[in-house]
Amino acid sequence: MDLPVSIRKSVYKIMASERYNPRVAEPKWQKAWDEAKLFETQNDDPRPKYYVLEMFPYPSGRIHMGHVRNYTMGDVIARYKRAAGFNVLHPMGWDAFGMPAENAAMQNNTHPGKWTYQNIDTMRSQLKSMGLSLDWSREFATCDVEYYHRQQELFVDFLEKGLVGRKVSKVNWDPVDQTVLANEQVIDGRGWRSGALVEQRELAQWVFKITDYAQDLLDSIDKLDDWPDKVRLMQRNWIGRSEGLLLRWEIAEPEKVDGEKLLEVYTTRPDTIFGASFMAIAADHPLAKKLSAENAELAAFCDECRRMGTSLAALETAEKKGFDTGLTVRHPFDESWTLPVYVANFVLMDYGTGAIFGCPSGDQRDLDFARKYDLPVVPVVMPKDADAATFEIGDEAYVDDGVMINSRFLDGKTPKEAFDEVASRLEEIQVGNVAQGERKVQFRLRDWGISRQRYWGCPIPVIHCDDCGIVPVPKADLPVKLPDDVTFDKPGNPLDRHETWRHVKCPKCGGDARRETDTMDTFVDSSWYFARFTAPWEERPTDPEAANCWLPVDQYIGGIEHAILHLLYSRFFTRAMKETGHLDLKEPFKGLFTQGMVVHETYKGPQGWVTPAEIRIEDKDGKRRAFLTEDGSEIEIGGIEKMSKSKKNVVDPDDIIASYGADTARFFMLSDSPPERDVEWTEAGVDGAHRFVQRLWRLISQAAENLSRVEASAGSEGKALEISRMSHKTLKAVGGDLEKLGFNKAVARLYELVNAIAAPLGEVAEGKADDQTTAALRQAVEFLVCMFAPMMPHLAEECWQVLGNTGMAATTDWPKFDADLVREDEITLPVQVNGKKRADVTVAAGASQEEIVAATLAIDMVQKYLEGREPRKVIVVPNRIVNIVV
RNA sequence: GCGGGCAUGGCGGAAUCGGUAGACGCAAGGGACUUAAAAUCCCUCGGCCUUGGCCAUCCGGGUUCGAGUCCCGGUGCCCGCACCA
Repeated sequence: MDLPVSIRKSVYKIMASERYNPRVAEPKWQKAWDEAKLFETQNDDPRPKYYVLEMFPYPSGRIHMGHVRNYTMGDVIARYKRAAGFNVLHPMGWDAFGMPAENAAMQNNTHPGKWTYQNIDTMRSQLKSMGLSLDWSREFATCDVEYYHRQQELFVDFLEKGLVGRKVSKVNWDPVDQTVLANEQVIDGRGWRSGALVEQRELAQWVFKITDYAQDLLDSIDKLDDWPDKVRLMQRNWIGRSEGLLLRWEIAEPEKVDGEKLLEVYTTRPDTIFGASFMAIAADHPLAKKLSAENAELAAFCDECRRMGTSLAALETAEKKGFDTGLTVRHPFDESWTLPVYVANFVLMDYGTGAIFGCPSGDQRDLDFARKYDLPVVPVVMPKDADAATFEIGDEAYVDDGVMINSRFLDGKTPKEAFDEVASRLEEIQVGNVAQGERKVQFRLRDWGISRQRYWGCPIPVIHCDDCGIVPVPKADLPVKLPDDVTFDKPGNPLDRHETWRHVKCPKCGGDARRETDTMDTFVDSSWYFARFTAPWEERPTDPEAANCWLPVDQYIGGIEHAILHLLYSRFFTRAMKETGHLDLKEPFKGLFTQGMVVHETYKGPQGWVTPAEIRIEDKDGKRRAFLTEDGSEIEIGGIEKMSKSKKNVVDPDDIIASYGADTARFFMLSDSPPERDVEWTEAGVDGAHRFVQRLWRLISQAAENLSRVEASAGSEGKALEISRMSHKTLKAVGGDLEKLGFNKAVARLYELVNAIAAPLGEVAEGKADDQTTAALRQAVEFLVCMFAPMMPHLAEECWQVLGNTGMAATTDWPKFDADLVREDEITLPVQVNGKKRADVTVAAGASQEEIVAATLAIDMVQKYLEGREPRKVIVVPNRIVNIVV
């Protein structure tokens, strides 16, 4: 039999009698839910709404354990919220455009669409086997014409509102693949696929004007209370706001640069203006280009700088280099003071103005540069308690707060005061027809370039006409469909070489025109899918009423890798869709949760990495060793790493579901590790989860026979009361844990409840229990099933049925705990003497301070530690502790 | 370089507001049942002395009646951004 080890094991397990058999039960219940349309959500349902969403998958081929973890968490929340009385929207779709489909098309000579939809079919059935409570009636793929049609409408609306622009910008161009590469795809200056030397090309790109919203996107982060602080911080830093001054320096020799009179720089430290000793401009700065025309040496230097720009890694160690252009500028506060202008390799053209003034004493880069080219280093800020006469700058620039020195009218001020003083004065000075200084807020955030020279993406619905310029495709002519008859035998964009597709008539003048052949970045597709789910049938991007009702997404769950781009783009899109009337809110995701990765041990044999299925682990007296199952040879156990094909440390969810069932896989994903941290997948762990599944089944199915329905009468006591207290307390705690996504804690409480009721259940079976106890146990068992139902829904149905209930666990309300039973009437407090625990004291719940003190002092152990002395102080913290100080 | 996070038994982790450190699980060891195995059940399980203590939450200080939790200083790991003016 050629089955994986795990399956062979399970066959044996499942044949054992009286065991819960997920292979029969799981498909049965999945079918039952499906036929009852339990999870198809209606928009007109009057109950309060709850929208839970997991980041939709890219249809790469098969689901992996990361998906299992992500979708399990979302499903627990969806099922819990449904039980708690909410109208829950829990949809699923496919982020289906993208490069892998084109790569597959090239390799296998298939159409990207065919490959993609096949993958979707496979993955859909895999997800269905997990028993997720998804509304499949709202499913769509972003490559569906119905979806990208609406996306094109959005684009046209954005264009009309001025939210889309054209921008000529430098891109990484791979001359072999004939495509633009993202920075991440350039490795050591070469294309990641072709290996060709990447060129910098100026290309007209479509951009979304996300920078228009920079301030708003930044401000609103403060209100995203249910987002992880980490993500909020990352977004703040990415937007990167800084306050500074545009400073216009007068060029002393305008004749050298075609009469150009001013050099504009951006600075956040105008206070250090008297420490300035040089100007530095980027190699691509207009002045550098003008000067290069006359100076071959300078031109060569600029070329070198540009080449450097491509390899990001080189920047880390790159030396600060400059080239003196011979040009000089005048100091704004001193006509006679001129400063040299350098081209420098560390100045970026696309931040600020592409030019800086260097103040070596206050900036480490500037200091390095000044030392190298022997430029003056004048300290202008010193620590508050330093002596101005002796304060000097060595190898390190002084960047902290302090007091101004060597700065004429600024001396003695703080840098903050000096900033304002310089800004105010320069705003008053006119050079030509502009002020010499202008306060300006600068953002690090760039506009979002969305043009991709690819086939498998949403076509940009625009036509280029020689006479009319850029003409949007009229909405009546949408969608611009991707042509199916394309070839992938040559590099480059198949849309460019298609015989007919790109040739169209101009919608305005009717003359010959060209279709835009760029397609949209796939991040566009995922920037509004959450809104589309609220009314995917609508023949416009959204039904605003439905969108406004369902949004924001109450709980969004996904990987931290999307902390910046996807989430920021979605926040921008929501604003842009508000601007164009498609919905009416700014923030799409109320709650965000970023789950950890699934990691696994690695195994390395003489022939390289080995999969977990090929080995067997021996654990003797705490010493773990791994052996190949094939020939028994010992192999090395490597580190614990993220599951990846390259390290072969992957476990296929299909195998696990086939051998243990979906409930076991789901439960293991929720146990032990907190959801935000990485979880290590181990066979021992899965076995443990599976044992609990079987234990629950045994406990409940056997107990069901004995737990006749007995009405609990009031005033139960003894064991019955104890059991009731335990089950109600657990109910309260688990509800609280699930609200906070504390799945691992909820799981621990379920174990505690099971441990607590196991023995009494045994007594019922032996006929030893009274009616009160039987009733309490019956309730405890039903609570238990309700509590694990969101986690292990199939097992819950099976148990619910065996307990003799009609209806399904999936439609049963979350039980309500009895506040009286949760409240203690006696409490046991730890007693400390001088901060060390020495005894316990049990008092009535309502006991006064005095009563507690009296009861505590009456304890023998306490008296022993007092040794006859009077306590100096007795601290009673209600419901917490008693501490006696002697 | 800048910014942020984390550190608790053999392991994953609990400990809600500064109040009994180690819940719960895994692994391990011992036992019961069994012809045997699996499954199941019971016991032990931070360290050191022994029936009650002492030491223990990365290291060193501090605040406090009381610190895993707060403050200062250090060490180690992880993450994000990175020549951002």
